[in-house]
Amino acid sequence: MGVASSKDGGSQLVELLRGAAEVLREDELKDRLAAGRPLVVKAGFDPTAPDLHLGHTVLINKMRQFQALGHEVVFLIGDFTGMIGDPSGRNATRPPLTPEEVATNAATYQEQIFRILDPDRTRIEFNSRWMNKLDAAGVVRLAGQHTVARMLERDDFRKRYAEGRPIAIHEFLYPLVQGYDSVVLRADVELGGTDQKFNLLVGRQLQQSAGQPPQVVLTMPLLEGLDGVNKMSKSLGNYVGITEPPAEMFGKLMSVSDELMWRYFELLSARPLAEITALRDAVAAGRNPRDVKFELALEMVSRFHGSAAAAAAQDAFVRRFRDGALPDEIPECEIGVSSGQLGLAQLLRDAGLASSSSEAQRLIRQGAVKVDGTRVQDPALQLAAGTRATFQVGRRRFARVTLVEKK
RNA sequence: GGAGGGGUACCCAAGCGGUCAACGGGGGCAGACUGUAAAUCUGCUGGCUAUGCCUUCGUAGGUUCGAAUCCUACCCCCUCCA
Repeated sequence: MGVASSKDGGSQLVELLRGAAEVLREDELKDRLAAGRPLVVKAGFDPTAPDLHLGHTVLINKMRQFQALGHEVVFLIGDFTGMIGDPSGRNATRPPLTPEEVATNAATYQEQIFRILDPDRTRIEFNSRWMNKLDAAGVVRLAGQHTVARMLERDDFRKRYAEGRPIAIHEFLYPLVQGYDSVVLRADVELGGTDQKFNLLVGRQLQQSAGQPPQVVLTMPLLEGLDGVNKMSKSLGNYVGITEPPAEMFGKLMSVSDELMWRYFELLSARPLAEITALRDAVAAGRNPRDVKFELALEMVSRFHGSAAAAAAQDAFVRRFRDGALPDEIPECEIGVSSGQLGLAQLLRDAGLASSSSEAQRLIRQGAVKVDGTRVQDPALQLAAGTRATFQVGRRRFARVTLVEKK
């Protein structure tokens, strides 16, 4: 394939640096690009989290960018390192995965990353392939390439050490193994999140010891989650999964704050920076930020579901939230009534619109409940068996319920 | 092994015999407004067969008319010393 076309090293560089948190070292990257050969670009992924969200795609987008420029992208699944668990930032050790779990996760990974990456130009590797061949002597040799002092330069290790909290010896091996991966792959560039910086730098050092030119380290910032404060993560629930249905994805993206929207544009959008600047200027000049957010949501949903699905999602969003229309699909259910009638609060609970009848009562009092479009604020309201109506709680929860007499 | 500190609702964190279903903050939900599920403001934030009843403050007992608050035992966490 060869390096793509008309792009010389210089203009590639501008594209590749976009959104990057740090490049070490920029001049080395420039030199390698100038050499004109396809570079080996490596990024490692933990096999424990196969459910990718937009936060992960920041890195994958960058991989695709390299790919588009004709470089060889290695998607490295750290199935061996997974046994150790990356100590970066964490203090809890992860449970080791079984080979079956790793295989399942890897398959899911592939299915998901190829929504972004070109499968024909992506090399998938597992570091167990070479790590399992490394014997004890090899490990000792590897460990000999690094010093405790340098390990302790790493922020989280240093802190833990200073505070007297335990650091298991095998945690020191994690960066070493990751670095060794770079040696085996003869990586030209390694991509990672900013939290990976130390690990990536170890790769440089090990490569040098092995007589290779050290890889260029390019870190990408961690994407903030929907709350705009914490990093995007599944456990915090502030994420947008890339396999989520279009409507869900669209709605979640529309819920980010006006400010955060720009961050998402920068790190997630494929639009050229100049275009994003133009959008920003337009908003400053009075354009409705909502409409610009639409653009963002459209682009993301299109990427994972196609433009038709994206347009449909936008359409549904507009109807439902701007025009206040009922959603297209309202879940139906029947609820059995034994004494001829049922309290509204109990009904809302049984229909799944409220987590408890007490909660339902509060919602009723707050004016959040509508029955067939009419607001109801009487918490003691009783509904007779045979009633069939559409119930709405807040703006987003709906159910069409039929009350059935049950004997 | 020794000394001390602590375990309170989704999270953080007050309370230290009654006025405690438990201050405050975060988060969440709702309402108003709007330009969107943005921002801002306001309210709510144990459960139920519901104008009352039931359960909750690490666990199990005890004292008391009455305990998250006092006593006893146990479990767990943290800090300092060895």
